[in-house]
Amino acid sequence: MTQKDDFDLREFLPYLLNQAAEISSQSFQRIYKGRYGMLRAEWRVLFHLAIFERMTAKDICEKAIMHKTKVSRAVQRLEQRRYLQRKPDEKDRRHEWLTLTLQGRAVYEELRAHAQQHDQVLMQKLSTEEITVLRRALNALSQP
Amino acid sequence: MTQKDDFDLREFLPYLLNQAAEISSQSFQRIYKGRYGMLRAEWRVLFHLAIFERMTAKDICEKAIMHKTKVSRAVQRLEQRRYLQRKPDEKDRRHEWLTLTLQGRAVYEELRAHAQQHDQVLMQKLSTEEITVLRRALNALSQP
DNA sequence: TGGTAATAGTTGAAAATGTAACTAACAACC
DNA sequence: GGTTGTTAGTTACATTTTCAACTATTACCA
Repeated sequence: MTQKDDFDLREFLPYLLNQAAEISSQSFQRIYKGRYGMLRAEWRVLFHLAIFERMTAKDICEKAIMHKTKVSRAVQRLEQRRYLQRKPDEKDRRHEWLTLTLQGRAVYEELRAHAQQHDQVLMQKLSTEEITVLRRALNALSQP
Repeated sequence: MTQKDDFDLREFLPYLLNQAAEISSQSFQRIYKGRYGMLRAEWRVLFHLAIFERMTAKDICEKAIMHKTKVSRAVQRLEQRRYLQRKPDEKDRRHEWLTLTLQGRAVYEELRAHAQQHDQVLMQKLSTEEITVLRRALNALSQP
């Protein structure tokens, strides 16, 4: 198994990004999945609602760049667990406002603590300068 | 929809990485999926075989950090399309050596051209320095 | 006003993925 | 040499994801 072609996968950004994303979220996944039985889409919705307080599913789709069916099902499951509440907009009943319940917020606080701790561990693999540049670069690449 | 919490998702590396990975692979996905009907796991296996010429499924699992069932199914589909051939190891018939067919290599060459072109576009969003640091950082984060 | 188009969100079927159990071949140890 | 343990790879089943079609509500406009 010796390298033949001169094309190097480790220079191809989508590959590299995906690899890094997958590996660096594994240990966080063990928390939200193993401990809270949540899916990736679910913690994302939970975090968005915690941070922005009050959003429609559409808002979440746009902010988190998630497909509406994914958001819809994540919201359903979070509602079943009583982590969030829906309230239809009075003016336009196509919209539903979503907010976290106290219980949802409590779970968020716990997950956030884990997230921050997890981030600390990841950052130990990098220098301060690398972290700054990495964040800037990733934000740039996240613009479609 | 105003921000309340002081925790910033855009600083949480797993989130950022995933966002960047997803967005920056979209246009490449349109090629391999839309034009060749391939899945992510499949182009990865194809590329590994093109680059390393001759591997077992196990080798691919390790190099690409993919689960064996994912590799197994990707190999099946690539074989059905006659992009690769299997040949059992004479000495140890548990191993199967995988190599690309001419057709498989031709598809690789086309996809590689797209990949490189796609990478160029992505890199235009970044400075030379950012690219260097980004690659280094992503490689560091990809070590489990 | 009525009819068509657009929007928010849901649902069902098909495709893909993950998990665990499985087969087949070899290794190691007594 | 036979029993037990490992390893490479596949398969079956449950869970997720995707895609397209659907409902319900509002907007637009003649």
